[in-house]
Amino acid sequence: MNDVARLAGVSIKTVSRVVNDEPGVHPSTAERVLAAIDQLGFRRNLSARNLRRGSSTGTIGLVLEDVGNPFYSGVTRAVEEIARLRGRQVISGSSDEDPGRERELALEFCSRRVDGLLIVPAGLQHSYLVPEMRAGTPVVFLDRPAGDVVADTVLVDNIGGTVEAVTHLAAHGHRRIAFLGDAPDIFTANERLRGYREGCVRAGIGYHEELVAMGPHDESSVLTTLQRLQTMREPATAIVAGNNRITVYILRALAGVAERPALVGFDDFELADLLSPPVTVIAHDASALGKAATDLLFARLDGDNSPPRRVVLPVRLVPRGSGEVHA
Amino acid sequence: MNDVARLAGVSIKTVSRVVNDEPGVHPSTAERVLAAIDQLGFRRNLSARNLRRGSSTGTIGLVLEDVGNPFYSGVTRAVEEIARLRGRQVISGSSDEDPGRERELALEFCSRRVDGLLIVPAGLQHSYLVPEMRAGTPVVFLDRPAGDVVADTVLVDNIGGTVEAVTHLAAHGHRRIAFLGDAPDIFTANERLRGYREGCVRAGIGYHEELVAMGPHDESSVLTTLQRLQTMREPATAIVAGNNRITVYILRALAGVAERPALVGFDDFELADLLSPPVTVIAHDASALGKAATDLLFARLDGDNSPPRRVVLPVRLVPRGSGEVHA
DNA sequence: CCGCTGGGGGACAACGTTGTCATAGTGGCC
DNA sequence: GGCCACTATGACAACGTTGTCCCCCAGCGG
Repeated sequence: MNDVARLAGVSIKTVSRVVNDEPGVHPSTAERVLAAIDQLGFRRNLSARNLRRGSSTGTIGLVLEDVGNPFYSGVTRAVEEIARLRGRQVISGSSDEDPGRERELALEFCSRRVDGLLIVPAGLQHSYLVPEMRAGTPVVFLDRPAGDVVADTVLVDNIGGTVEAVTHLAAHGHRRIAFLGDAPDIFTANERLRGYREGCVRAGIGYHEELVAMGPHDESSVLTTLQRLQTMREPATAIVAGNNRITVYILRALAGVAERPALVGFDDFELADLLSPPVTVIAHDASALGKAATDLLFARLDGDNSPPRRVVLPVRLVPRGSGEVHA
Repeated sequence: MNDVARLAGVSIKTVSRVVNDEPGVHPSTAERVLAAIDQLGFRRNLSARNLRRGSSTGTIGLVLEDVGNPFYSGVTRAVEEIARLRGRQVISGSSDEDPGRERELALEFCSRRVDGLLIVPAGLQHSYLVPEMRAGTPVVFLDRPAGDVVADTVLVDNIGGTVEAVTHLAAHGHRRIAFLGDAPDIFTANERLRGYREGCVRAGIGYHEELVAMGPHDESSVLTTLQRLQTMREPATAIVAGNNRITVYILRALAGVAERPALVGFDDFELADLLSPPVTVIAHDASALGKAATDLLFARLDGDNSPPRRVVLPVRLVPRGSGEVHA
């Protein structure tokens, strides 16, 4: 800006006026300034501007588990969309389920003075955010709740979803329904397990420990588990998969197998309807989750001071075939 | 920092020293300062720091078409990964194929003084970036080349890929091979069309306009096109799909159809191997693309001044079944 | 001719940091 | 005791902006 001012033969304040379309600059002067700006390729430094004006940085921070996962990239897309409507940029990072990394990212974003923070928690401790929250930075947790702070949270109905899955399978005559879930220290995995258990009890088929296999899972652990489930005294005739990755592992393991158990997966995924048989899922909308969380964040930014809210989004069972196999 | 200094009874410079682990502060003083920092929840303002030090902002900008698309979210993930290793945050945004939006995002990122820019071009004009590039901001284009500037670019071998697809189908006896591509003003779509044409010529089956349908496509346009292709005098017996979305549209349109044409899709996608028949694709690696581009960007940041490079990443045909149907 | 008005423009401080340099005190050595 | 070296600390400017306040001067009315 200094250089522009020198080249145009005016003070930097006048350049500032031109750049900001402020009134009170003679057209001929403005023209000289614009020419200088063009010639020098000047671009206003937003950081300096925000610093001086004490205004918001126009950014929001997004910490999620893995942008590469279609579920989270759907969330990201929705967040971006709304942020854009409100004139904000999104800075994002993946924690890979590492609490340390989550914290590092969140605090880094705070150092950059983001206007707000959206976090898919990896860990259970979030008191590190208390100073920021007290300082007025709104924080919304999504997909999973915060560990040890009370804050806005947007979840999906994990328990209701698995209850429904089990109920659905039981209605088709299954009494030996297995559950393959993610690592039990992950909130959603644990909730879904609870839903599974409740569903079993409600259906009157009882909860049997030997039908449950919590993760972390990979392709081979799923394969082993399935073998165990099918060779036990009373084999499982149906499976509830705890998330989209596990569903896919199961599908791979079952590829080419003649006698397939019924299957209901948590999380919808592309092409589920084109497989044979098409896969019945508990669907919930990544973009709805992102939207709800971002809306909440902006409500806070708009001055909403009401007590922290917990929003639970509904899920719905989408019957496609794999879950409608009779026992 | 001012408040911290006041509370600790020292000058702000001393606080700065403590925050930056600079030597020459008495342990007892440092302790007082740390206590004050803790009590006030102070967090250093990175913008101000970077402004003062004239150092990099530690961010890189990523403009892509749509984070929600698994291909681009794979790219994003790879970019993030490498940026992280080099201590940078990623700011990203989706252009939705809108050149105006692409420009807006890129310039916004420049205003934020990103250290470098990664762009999946939506438009054909990128001279708006010339001032930035001259000012030393490295820019790498990925997936598609820049319109009217010479710059680093990382592409995949679109032509080679479709040539291979056609050759593969012709080797299985097909002589009526159709091509469904994206809108022809999209670079990759156009290249793939060229590859298709060249493949036809090389295979000695000739290029026939009526077998080509360029987009933009949606589910219904694909359906109509397929009907046309199958009811013409000499029906198409094989199809090359120009990208992953189109492949999926075709799969949906063909669901339940008995007499299926052979199919090779450009872009691999999850579960392609579990469909029946499994889908033969031209695969290329999103994360390799992201990694190559980011590596190139960092090489520039490390001072590499060699002339702009154009990297073309290989693709490979993955036969799975849908492309090995004999005519 | 004087004073007032208002448009056009500039000087300066400040945002939150950090780099540079100065200074006060302390202890050791001749 | 005087001087030096060294440690601990602070004052101040500057990064690139913008908000505040002030000034100059032309034009106009009396």
